[in-house]
Amino acid sequence: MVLSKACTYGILATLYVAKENKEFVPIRELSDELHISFHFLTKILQQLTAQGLLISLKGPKGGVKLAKDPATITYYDVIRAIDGDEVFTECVLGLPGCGHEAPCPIHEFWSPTRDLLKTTFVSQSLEESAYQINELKLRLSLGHWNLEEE
Amino acid sequence: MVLSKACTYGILATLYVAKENKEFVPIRELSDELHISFHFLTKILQQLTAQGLLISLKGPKGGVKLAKDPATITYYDVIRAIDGDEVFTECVLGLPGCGHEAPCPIHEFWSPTRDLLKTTFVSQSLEESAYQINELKLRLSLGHWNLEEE
DNA sequence: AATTTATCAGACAAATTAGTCTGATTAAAA
DNA sequence: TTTTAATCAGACTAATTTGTCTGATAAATT
Ligand code: SF4
Ligand code: SF4
Repeated sequence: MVLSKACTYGILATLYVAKENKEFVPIRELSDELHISFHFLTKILQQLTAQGLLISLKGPKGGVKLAKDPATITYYDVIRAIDGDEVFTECVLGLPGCGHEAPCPIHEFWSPTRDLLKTTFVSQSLEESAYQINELKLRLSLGHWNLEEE
Repeated sequence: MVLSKACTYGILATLYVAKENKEFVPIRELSDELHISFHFLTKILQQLTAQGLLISLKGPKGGVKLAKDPATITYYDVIRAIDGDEVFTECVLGLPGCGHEAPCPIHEFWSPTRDLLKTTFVSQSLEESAYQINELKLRLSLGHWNLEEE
């Protein structure tokens, strides 16, 4: 598993917020639509607000919204806020004291892949995905396809 | 974390066995040299023998050895034997019922990366790494560099 | 001001992963 | 044939991640 569950939930939620493009989406709406546990999602989003990616408001009409223009927020930003950047920096073999001075046998063929992993997430903004979701009606939900209404 | 700890330990151990190139390396030697818990490593290697990647022998002069020519064993084989192939097939967002018919907004930019991830591990054999370890004296151990003897 | 609706804070529980331990089994060597 | 050195099998513990719950707090509406 590349990303933790908390992290994927965080991405799904920020994508939803980005595509809705309205002020303060309540977490309840997010958890309902995305089929994610409300309380768990709440904790995750609290991390994102603490990291400055989201702004939250209590009370009626409250919820969360993006702190910045979605065009300036990348997947990498969200991932780093929740999982840290270990995925993009650590050795796939978890060897300590890694570096070019004392490379492990994996380094040579792993580091290009690791770099692409980072590039992939750095180069995609929430806005781009949000646009695609709206235009192409792409799905954005856990919960099984076709099993429920709609 | 891309690979589980069990998986990275399994890779380290098979690399060690491949580079030693002698009959039946005892697990104790592996756990000592690689600084991995003996009992934990034992369980992991049992999986690998069950999957047919290793052959084991009990008793004195016993241990494990590769079941095939290391040139024909890839990282992918070891990973699949321990972690399964979910890393290479699953969605990074863990959405269910994935596929080209109902792609999620991640698919388009994630799938090339996921493919490289697979290609990376498929295209590297244990023999190649073992060769590099021996020739370039690359390190292959948890346990901190320079802190202990040698 | 009171009520309602939302996040926030943090304790708690469940599930998964990581790691430990003991004894049984097998094979080589003495 | 006895001892010794190894894996095998499986129960057990610890740590981490995931998920649940309750109450406090804040803002908007009435
Ligand atoms: S040298 Fe490369 S592959 Fe090896 S531990 Fe460091 S980052 Fe990882
Ligand atoms: S369409 Fe692609 S990115 Fe989306 S869930 Fe399936 S594999 Fe994952």
